Amino acid sequence: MKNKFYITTPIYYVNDNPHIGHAYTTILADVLTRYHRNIGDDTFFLTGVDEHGQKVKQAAEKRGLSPLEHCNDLAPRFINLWKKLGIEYSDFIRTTEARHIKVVQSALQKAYDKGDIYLNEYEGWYSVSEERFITDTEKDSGQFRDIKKLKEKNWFFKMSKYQQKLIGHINANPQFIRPESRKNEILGFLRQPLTDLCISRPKDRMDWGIELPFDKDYVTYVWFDALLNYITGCGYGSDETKFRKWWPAEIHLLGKDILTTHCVYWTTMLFSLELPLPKSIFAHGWWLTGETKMSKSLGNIVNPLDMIDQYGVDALRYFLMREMVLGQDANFTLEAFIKRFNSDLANDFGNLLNRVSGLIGKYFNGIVPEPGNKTEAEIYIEETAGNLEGKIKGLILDMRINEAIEETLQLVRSVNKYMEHSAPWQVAKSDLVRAGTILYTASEALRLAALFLSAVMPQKTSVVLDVLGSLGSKTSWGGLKPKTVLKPHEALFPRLEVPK
RNA sequence: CGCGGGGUGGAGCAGUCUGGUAGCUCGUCAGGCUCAUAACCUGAAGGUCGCACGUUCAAAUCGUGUCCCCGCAACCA
Repeated sequence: MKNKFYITTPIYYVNDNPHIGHAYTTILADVLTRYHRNIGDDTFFLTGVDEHGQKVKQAAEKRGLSPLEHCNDLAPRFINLWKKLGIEYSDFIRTTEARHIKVVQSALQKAYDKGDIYLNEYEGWYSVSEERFITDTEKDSGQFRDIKKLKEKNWFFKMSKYQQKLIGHINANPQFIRPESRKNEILGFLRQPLTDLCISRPKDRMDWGIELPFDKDYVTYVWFDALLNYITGCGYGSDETKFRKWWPAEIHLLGKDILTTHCVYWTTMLFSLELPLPKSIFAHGWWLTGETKMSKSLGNIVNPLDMIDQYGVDALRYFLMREMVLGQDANFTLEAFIKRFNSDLANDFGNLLNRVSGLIGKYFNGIVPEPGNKTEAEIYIEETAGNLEGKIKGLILDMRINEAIEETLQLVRSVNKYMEHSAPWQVAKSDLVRAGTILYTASEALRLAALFLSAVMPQKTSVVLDVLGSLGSKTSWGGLKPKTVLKPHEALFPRLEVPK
């Protein structure tokens, strides 16, 4: 029986073009999905876009488009980027789709019938220019002009009702919120009594949203709209068999900014709907440039599309996965990218392929030699490679992707060392059998390294595997067949010039 | 006392939960090799782990205090 693995990214807000942050989360989800598929799990990977709300409406108006026209223009930009990044999602959801609207309305009705939704008057500071209520903190910041006190009737969700239940769930499931520091943050947040959640907007003020099934003068606002995508996407309300198969998700991936939304709002909504909670919510950190966060307003966004065109998809995926310690913030600089590219991908990994294929070409006419008797050196390489699979599995399940990659690179480095010490280019002059053993061992280790990196760099690793005639081969030692004819190839990752 | 994260050789980080010779990558210096993408390999220099006190046979790791940096404070991944 296969394990199932359902992973989600947040749905991205379409008020602007996709940037490195969106790309990062989505690549991470893709890497995890590919990894699980590689080890034989049945996988479902959901991503998509969030298309309702004030900011989308405003962005559309600015361009002289209707909100839907604006969304129809933006959604493909995400889809195209994912294609370029080699993202293999299972489904891409848009919150304006009929299937989703149906789910949102039935969920709202269900919560309403249960008595979890009620009408109340809300009073707060309203920014006329922004056309929205602002928080006290925002008011105190003094960045908003044109503000006034405003009273408005709205619908509220009884989040407070589920507070204790949620605290109990978090305590009973240590893996529920990861990393642990985030769990502590949420538990800290839950020490205060929860207030109920405002989930509506009157249509006369904001009409770009899904109408409340029990009050046609209102649309639902954000929470019941966006978060429910996770169950719409896997069949809730449309395909019961599919839904039962996939829900609950193994992982909701998200950035640390929307931690509370997912850990508190979403979970209490699920309680109200009487659905199981996701197995795990994982919040990662942010990409920083220098000291500051990469953000639209600062204009220091790295455009992932430019990176792909210049350096290749796999290099970008590699850098993002290798450089960030999951859960913490990381720095994105071109300098670090180039260093990483040259030292890991060009000098260690790509160069090893050249060494091996060059030598086999020269001394064995490009045909993989039969390995002979093993010495201690071969046994060491074989053991290192053999232990790697289990080690990587532990690290990936623990969301330590960067360490899993580093372990694999350590194998690559040890093979380079092995080559240096056993010098097959000299041995070949007197002992072809011995040289063959060395080259077989090195190629086989390289094949395994490529397999272990394939979730991160699907394109380049399949080039390596193809050269070795080993596409689709297994992760056990000996998968490389002697007598295989190596295919010619280019340099895998040509070194980059360091900009002065 | 709002909440959280961080301060480890020149740079970037791991290690801190489960005390016991301080580890990785990059950079620097010297040497080797020459199959390879001026790549690779070997060796070296460089850290009193922010600071102070405490617990202990033993502290980067535990406790207390203190200084500094950075986020968050209800929809930027």
